[in-house]
Amino acid sequence: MPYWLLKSEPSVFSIEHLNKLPNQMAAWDGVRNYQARNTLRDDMNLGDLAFFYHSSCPQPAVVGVVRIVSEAYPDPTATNPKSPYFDERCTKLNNPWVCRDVQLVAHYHKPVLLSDLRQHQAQLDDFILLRKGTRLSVIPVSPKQWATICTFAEDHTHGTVTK
DNA sequence: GCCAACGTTGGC
DNA sequence: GCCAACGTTGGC
Repeated sequence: MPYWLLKSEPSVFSIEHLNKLPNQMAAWDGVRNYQARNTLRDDMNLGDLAFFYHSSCPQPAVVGVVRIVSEAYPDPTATNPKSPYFDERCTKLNNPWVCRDVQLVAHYHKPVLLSDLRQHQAQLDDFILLRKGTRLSVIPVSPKQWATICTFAEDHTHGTVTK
């Protein structure tokens, strides 16, 4: 079972936002990078788990876990002129961007900070998130990396992570 | 706010 | 197909 990491700027969409939505579900939309799009569309499977990561903020961190609860479908924000993610080159019949629905699974009481991850970099093999200059917003996580990061989050979790 | 790193664009 | 210019990401 593959695992993933999804980046979001908390000023735009945070795990607290997700927590307040009905069923704690939301569309993971606005992905506008082809490599991230391909991962989202082609590599993920329904039911996969992903870390929710806060980027571009005072304390970049893994803040929880979500489950992928839909197949990929055309990202409606790409064809919505009112959306900040509107892409004027797209039409509804020719929309290259996709999103998937996600559901909150665990909201860490204490986030696993990027600085914590760097301190344990040796245990995390070649974690893409920690590579210099990585800008990917949808990142694969190996089972070993997943398990390691989960141990950092233990004792700080509300909710249950089920596999 | 700075700046390194990267992805995308577009002229040739 | 090359590559310079530009825009964006994201940590600090």
